[in-house]
Amino acid sequence: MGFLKNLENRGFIQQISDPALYDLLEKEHVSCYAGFDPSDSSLHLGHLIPIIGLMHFQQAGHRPIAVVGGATGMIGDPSGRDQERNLLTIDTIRANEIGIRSQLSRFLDFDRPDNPAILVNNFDWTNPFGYLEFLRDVGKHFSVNTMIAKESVKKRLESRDQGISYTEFSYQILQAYDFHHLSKSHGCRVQIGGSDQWGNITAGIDLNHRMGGEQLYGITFPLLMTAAGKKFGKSEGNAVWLDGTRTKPYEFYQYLFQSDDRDVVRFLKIFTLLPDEEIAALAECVAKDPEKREAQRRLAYEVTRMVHGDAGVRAAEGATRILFGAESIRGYDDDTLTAIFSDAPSVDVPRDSLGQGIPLLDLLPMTELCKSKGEARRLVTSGGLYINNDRETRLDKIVTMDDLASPSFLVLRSGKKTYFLVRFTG
RNA sequence: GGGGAGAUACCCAAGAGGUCAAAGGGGGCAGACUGUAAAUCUGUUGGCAGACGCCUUCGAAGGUUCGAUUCCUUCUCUCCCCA
Repeated sequence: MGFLKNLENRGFIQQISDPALYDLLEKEHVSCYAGFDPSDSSLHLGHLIPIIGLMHFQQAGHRPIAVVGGATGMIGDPSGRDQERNLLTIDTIRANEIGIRSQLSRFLDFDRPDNPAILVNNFDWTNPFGYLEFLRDVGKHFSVNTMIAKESVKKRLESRDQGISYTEFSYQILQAYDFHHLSKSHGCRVQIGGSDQWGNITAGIDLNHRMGGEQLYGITFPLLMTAAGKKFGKSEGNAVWLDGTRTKPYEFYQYLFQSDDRDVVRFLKIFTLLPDEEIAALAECVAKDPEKREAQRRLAYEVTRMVHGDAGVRAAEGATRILFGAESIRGYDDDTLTAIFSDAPSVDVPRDSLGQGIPLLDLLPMTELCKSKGEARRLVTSGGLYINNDRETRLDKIVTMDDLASPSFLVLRSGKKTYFLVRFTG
């Protein structure tokens, strides 16, 4: 099967600028770029789509170029935004670039002999431009008539109370110029991006054409929605970050593990590099034995390993076994518990108070589990409180030395998965 | 500047002198059923006690009343219409 056809079957393709690309990618090895905006210091799960897209290109012998948007990030892409952005400070952008560069560099192979990946920053070629020079050489090729017809701009022009600044309006010119520049300097012929990038990509294709360059191509990926109708990659409205300090490997693993049956196969095709046959086998598991969640487990494993490495998956799997196993947590050492519950909130309590014992109803309001004693009472009464994974329903329970899960920790849990650690110190 | 409507707990929204810690819905938190899924059902959702009860809360400050979320005055803010 052809390379692009295969990507299409795996669910990567929303739009292709020209069907001639199918053939081109069979006959030649080309360079392909994707841009990443440094509006934050970490990429998130959604960014994995273009990243894996680049990985597919590299595996097929093409050359991937990852572009950090140090210049475009200073302007702000209006695409998909219904209001003007607040400009980030230069310091923030520079700091973010560093974070994003290091994340990107983990996914691509920079040492592959024939087609090593390249990581560049558009600031390097955009910054030296003088304003007049830029207007004459680049701006001249843009028709405002066309620019205002782009979806991202049009929406904002129609909105009476939002509008769009000249700065953001100019954004598409900068990104278009990136494509032209990469075509000239690295022979890049293809740009990939999210579906909201369509306008920016085609602007680049047009610009290159006007400036006498060769035919360029663009591919966009679909916006991923879950079967439940949520944006993929958001957990309670928060992004699932690739940065392990912002989203712990365990949470990352769990997010994927909890994929809906209706979504998991689609996600396997996009987020893993597993061969089609293997995914087909996993799809059968979902159909026959959905309760085993083989596909979810595999998805979580593959993606977590890609992002957090072997140690990261092992930690996530280990924590999963303890957290979702029903057996009580007893006789552990402090270090093991700290590692497993590294992302659980905790509170320190002086050890001496344990001497005469602490009434459970007094202990709970000291944690984030309950705001008041009344709430604690309701939680315990309803059977939603667990001490070291054992349900505790006695309102008059006194917590003592004997209840500790490790020399200094007590593990509290509210409901199915909200853990809280109490550490006895001193 | 003139006229009108409104402000109630996390959100929406009822209440029009005591029976109001305040209906209903959403959301949240638990429980049951499950597969760490979806759906469904149940309980709960100001604080302290948990038996009666006590305390704080209905935009803010005053007032009338035995008693006010409900009536009066002033203030603050929001929305709508007209200039």
